[in-house]
Amino acid sequence: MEHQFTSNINEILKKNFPHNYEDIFKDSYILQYLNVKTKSANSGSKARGSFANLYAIYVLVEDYIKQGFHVNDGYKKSNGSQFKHLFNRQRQLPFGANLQNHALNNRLNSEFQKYFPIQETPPILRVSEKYWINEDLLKITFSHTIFNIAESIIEIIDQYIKTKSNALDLFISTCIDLQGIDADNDNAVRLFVMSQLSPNVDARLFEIVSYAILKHYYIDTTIYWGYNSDNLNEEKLTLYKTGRTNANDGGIDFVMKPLGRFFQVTETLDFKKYFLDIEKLQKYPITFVIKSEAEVDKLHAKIYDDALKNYPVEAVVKKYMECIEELINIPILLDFFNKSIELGHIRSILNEIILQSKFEFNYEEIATLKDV
DNA sequence: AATGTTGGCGGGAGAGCATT
DNA sequence: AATGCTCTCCCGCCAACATT
Repeated sequence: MEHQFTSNINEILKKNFPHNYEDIFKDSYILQYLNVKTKSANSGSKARGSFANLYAIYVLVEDYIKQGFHVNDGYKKSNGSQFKHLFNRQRQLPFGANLQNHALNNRLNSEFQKYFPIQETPPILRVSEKYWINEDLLKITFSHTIFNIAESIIEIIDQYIKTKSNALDLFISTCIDLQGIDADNDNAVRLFVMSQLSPNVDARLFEIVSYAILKHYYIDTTIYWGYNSDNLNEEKLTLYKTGRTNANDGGIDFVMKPLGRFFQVTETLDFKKYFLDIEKLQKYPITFVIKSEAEVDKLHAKIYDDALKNYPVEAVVKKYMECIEELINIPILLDFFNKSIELGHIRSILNEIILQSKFEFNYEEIATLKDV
């Protein structure tokens, strides 16, 4: 099996075993397994990373190297590694904070067995609380020489972690680069922000960029309100982001003061989840920001048809549609963005994107873990 | 549209240990 | 002796995404 990350694996092997790297790969079940498990390197940022099983190998091999067994004999007679230590270590690794015990206890071994039924000894050996990596899998004998691939394994998984982090890192570092460029080069900023407004962009990034644009679009509108007509308050329309995208399941994404409008960013047109109990309640009107380039009329029609399917009663469908205060698609966002640029907001929009991204993705944390 | 894969949650069971 | 706590191990369920 060949995929995008395979070339990274080959390069690392070539560097460590310049003359035999092809044969070593062919003879090593672990390397072939790593190749299979790193397939998601070229998928989108939401794709599962398979970190659990990779990290089970990682923490065991890391401990193996730490004890010097990649250059010394005696591993099989050693004490191996302590469960607790391995478990905690995998949780320290990037993306590993919530990993369970599955991989160490059972899932890696059973999956390995599935891929390589001929290999009768599993990769992880254990005797109550003590764990060993199957050392035979780390030593590849070729033309009377033993090659230990322990360090290569660590390098490959490290490289994989970097690749998986890159999508976000790249986004944030591009933002910061743009922050530093000359004021007369606003066009680069404009192009970058526009490139984030497309249907295949990560949903969280789309939400952040949408927020930055809408916030700066509305800020120039002033509202006059009061309890009697002689005494009016003057207030600018302000958009608030109500929390982290990820921690906001089912919640409302943005709220506008003082009008109290609710905004919900969504990729799909399946709004059922927002209107489930529409028959019982008069729902609060919501403005939908939709990650789609389809025309607003078409989006409306689609929602109407879906509503008809779910609620054959016309009065209910009508109520359903009344809940939709406004639909904002990608072309509208682009239009708002261009108007904000004319009013000189482009730099504040970029700064807002950086601020929200750092918050959303725990950027400082990612940066420190990257070098582990 | 149906099926497969992966990660995360939670619970049960049993062992070992400490406390009452 | 009874009770409770923590750790280890295993299992099933489910949501989210990928693959077919």
